[in-house]
Amino acid sequence: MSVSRDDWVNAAWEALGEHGVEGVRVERLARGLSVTKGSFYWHFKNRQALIDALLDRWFGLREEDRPDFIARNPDPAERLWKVIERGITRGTRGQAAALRLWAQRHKEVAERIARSDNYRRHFFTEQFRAIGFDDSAAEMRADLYMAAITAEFLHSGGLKESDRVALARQKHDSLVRLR
Amino acid sequence: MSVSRDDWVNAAWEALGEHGVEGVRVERLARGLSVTKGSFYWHFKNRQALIDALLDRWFGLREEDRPDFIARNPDPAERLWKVIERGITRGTRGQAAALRLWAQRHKEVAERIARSDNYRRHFFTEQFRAIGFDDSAAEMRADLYMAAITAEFLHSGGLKESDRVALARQKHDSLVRLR
DNA sequence: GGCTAACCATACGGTAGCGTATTGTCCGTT
DNA sequence: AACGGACAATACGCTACCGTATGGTTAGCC
Repeated sequence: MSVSRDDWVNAAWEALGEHGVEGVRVERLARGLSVTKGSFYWHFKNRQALIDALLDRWFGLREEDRPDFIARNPDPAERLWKVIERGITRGTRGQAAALRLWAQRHKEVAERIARSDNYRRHFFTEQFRAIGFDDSAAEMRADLYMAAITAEFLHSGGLKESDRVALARQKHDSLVRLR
Repeated sequence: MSVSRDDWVNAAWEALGEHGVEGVRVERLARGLSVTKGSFYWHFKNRQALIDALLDRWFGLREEDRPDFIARNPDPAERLWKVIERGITRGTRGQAAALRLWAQRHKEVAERIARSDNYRRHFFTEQFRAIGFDDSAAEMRADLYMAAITAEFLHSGGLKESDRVALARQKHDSLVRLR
């Protein structure tokens, strides 16, 4: 059974979501993959290279960056909804928490998160403007929308995914409709 | 220089916010306290006992549980504000992220967080009702308020604390005033 | 001075982890 | 059949860490 570089990244991704960066350990992953670290050091220079791959994966996940996202979702309100819905159903809550913790002591991670958050906030603001809110109302709603999606990432209650989607939809409706 | 049990918990608290639970390590803390683990195993049975102390500390931190909180804050809107403001100025973002990550794989932690969150949501709902919203509007606003405070805990941008307080105040005002 | 409790240092055995160096096993190509 | 490249196992040295066992220091009390 041959293990690919991607298999290693996938395993590390799981470990990241369960234990955080410090829990991404070469030999532990090797045991999980039923292989020895001989394989790992064939595919990666060292542990840091694997960690870097995780960072890249995280920041390549944004729904609104996918090709044709705008074209496939002509309604600005539904664009907002698609983003938050994907955030819920993607199953990356552990990773999100791990990232935020990581950012506490790693400046590069913090900056990448900040850039990504700002971009997303800007995107949200534009959708609210397209819906018809004036600048300041759009900004405020985008802020609240950001909070909703960030909080959802971090939620740890025992709700089923479908319930979380329904609750998110309520918040979505509130923010889109409230005057 | 004698090191108290509390000194150990404080050091562990810092480590928790920087590296997560898995980063709370006896010998590392000992070095930070300029002491050896001989001291640690005098004050604690083992590492787990220290971890437990951290959990207890976290869940004893809620502003709205402090004695006379209601009496000291007669206005329900200001009660809401006090909670979120304390959340920001308390400087426990790293610990919050660590907790949420921890909860991903530790059911007891997840349940305690869920209980705490539900209680807080309930508290928020009551304040919005006291302000004058009907039941369903109060619930929805409480949900958004929860999201705002949770997201604030997890924010990692480089903003100054005073700026974050100002931004939070805007969200607060929106949620209290919007119809 | 002698006793005790509180507190800490030291030394030890054991595990887990990183990274390297070396060797082994396939499998496709020639 | 021989070879080379892709991939994995093994073995090694080193460090960090947990927990225990035991001994040392100091302060206060009698």
